[in-house]
Amino acid sequence: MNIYDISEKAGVSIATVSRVLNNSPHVSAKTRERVLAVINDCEYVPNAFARGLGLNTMKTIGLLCPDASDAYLSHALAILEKSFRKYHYDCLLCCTERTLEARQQGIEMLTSRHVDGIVLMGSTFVETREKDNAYIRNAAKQVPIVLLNASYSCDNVYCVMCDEQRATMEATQYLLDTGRKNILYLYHSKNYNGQKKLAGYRAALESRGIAVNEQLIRFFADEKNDIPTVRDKLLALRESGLVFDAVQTSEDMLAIGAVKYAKAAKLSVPRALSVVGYNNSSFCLCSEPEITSVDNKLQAVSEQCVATMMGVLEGREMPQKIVFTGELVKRDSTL
Amino acid sequence: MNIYDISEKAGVSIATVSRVLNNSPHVSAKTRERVLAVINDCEYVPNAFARGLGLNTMKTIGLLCPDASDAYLSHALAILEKSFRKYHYDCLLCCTERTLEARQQGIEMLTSRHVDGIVLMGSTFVETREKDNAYIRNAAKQVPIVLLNASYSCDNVYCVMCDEQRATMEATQYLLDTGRKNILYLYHSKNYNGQKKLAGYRAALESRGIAVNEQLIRFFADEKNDIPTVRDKLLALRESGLVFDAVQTSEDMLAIGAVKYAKAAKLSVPRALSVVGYNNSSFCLCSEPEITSVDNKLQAVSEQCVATMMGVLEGREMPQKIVFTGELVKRDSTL
DNA sequence: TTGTACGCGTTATCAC
DNA sequence: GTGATAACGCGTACAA
Repeated sequence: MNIYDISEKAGVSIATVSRVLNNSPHVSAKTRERVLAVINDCEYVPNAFARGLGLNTMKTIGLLCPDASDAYLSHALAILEKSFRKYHYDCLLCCTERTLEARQQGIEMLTSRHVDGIVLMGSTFVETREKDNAYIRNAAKQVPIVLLNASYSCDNVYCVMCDEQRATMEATQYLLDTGRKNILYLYHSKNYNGQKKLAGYRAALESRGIAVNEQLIRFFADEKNDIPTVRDKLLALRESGLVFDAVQTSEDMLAIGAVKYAKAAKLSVPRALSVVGYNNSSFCLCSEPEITSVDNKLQAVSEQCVATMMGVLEGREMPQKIVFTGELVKRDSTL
Repeated sequence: MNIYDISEKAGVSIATVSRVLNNSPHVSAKTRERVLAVINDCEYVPNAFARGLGLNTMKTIGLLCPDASDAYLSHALAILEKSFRKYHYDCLLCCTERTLEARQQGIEMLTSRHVDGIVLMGSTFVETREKDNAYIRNAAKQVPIVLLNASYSCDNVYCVMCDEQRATMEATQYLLDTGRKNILYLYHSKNYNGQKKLAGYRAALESRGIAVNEQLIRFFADEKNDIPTVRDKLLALRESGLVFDAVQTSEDMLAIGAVKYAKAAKLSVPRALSVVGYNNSSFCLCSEPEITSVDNKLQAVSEQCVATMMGVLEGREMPQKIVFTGELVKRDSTL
């Protein structure tokens, strides 16, 4: 069943059917009614591929997501998809591996399918070495790119983010201001945001006139989802003589590990050990005690990503960088 | 840059270019090389819409997901996407609201875009009233449909699931066999799987010759993500005089609420109260104590969904129902 | 082995 | 207000 069949049944040309389909005003009410009747009768739906071929768009947004099962990213995913749908755009999902090559492939897949725009979810896409970001610049020549919670300056690339440095700094300051002297900082990523957060930690110490003890900064790479390992590593650090009365992390799951460590070491939280996480995820509420964490305004950031993308697609002038401010949500793991 | 440009530059016809593009054996090595050189040189990528129009497929699978931010579903989403990609199929994501109308719309969107198949994620899509499932039957007339962890008998509909009744039954039996007398059963959904799980609970009691106390079966509808409410409702139940020494739930988050209740009521877990969840999610590991939960084999189920879909698309005969067996993962919230 | 010509189902641009 | 017709870019019988 195609547009010719409909035109025949309705006794009009395909041009008229097309006009009715696209709400053109240049159709008499009578004709429109007749055509619509046939369309409904035949349950006719225009072929999306043919339409795409002609218009060179299928109203699709490509979502590049490092890991759809991650709590933070899956939350963003849900918000993005829902928001794009409001604008009648559908989402093509592509979960890339962490390697540069895989991302490149993901982007190529999306552009080869002629998506109207691409959202890069999270900061893992922005590499420290500028040459490794060539793939973003190349893709931006074809379609607008929006970075969710990452920063990269380039034509046709738009960034919507949370000021993670400031948010982390305020969290560290809070720990200091509640009397903590030795704050162990655990981070899981050395990418852009990872560095920003760490910079926030350092800035907080500096702001209070405290020298940074590099021994208190620890990189826990692959343990993000391995609570027992985090716990054991912390126990080992303690065994080795490292003294700390607070653990601040770049990710909630690491904070969970810190709480488990406290239990294993028979340390009371928050009396003997303060714990602060990052992302303000549900995990914080599952823990006992509930964990203080940084809310990085995922909802607002995600929705703004969609608004920015739509603005760009509609040809409006859009800011290339929008920064939200995080907020420390205080719970029972801190004084 | 289209196939004509390439054919011209290579000094061949478009048919030959097309053959090279599609790895047809009927091309001389010399010609192929020359054409490939031009293709690489021009960074030519065939137009996906035109290809779709001609072949009537863009190798796309529609994923209907009630909530991409849900821990269980987002995990399934990640596995599905990754597995489909292995077969060179891309995924169009559609997160439907819970209403029947929204689902209908979601399916219509996917079919109108001519996806090659649709995966319905979770059991919320199968309604108790047969007439409400007409939308599934109608969709199945157009494309194969695979149900992830749900059951529905219909032509062109394939189900891959976990035997949730049996898994729940075994969990309940375990509680009984460790000496629990009054098991409070908390469930959050009355859909197909919700009923199956409840049936498992009842079957377990029966198997041990114990009468079901209906007072111990409670429907906690919208509290799935509201831990404090679950806690408070349990406190109220206790206040009202209801006696129970175990809480079994249809969802891990409800179990988290039960643990929080125990703390508020100063009940030791598992000594005074056993707690069992369902889904074996990360939340179980975040809790203190860690929660015993039912592993419903999400990985295996998801991967089989993809295998089944691929089999159907390749024209192979596929079983319409595949059932995995769940497993109780014992942790510190039970004796 | 290679080339020609048509079909796929739209939308858009003209005429009338 | 309506209709004929040309793109859009590819795959593929069929012919050579």
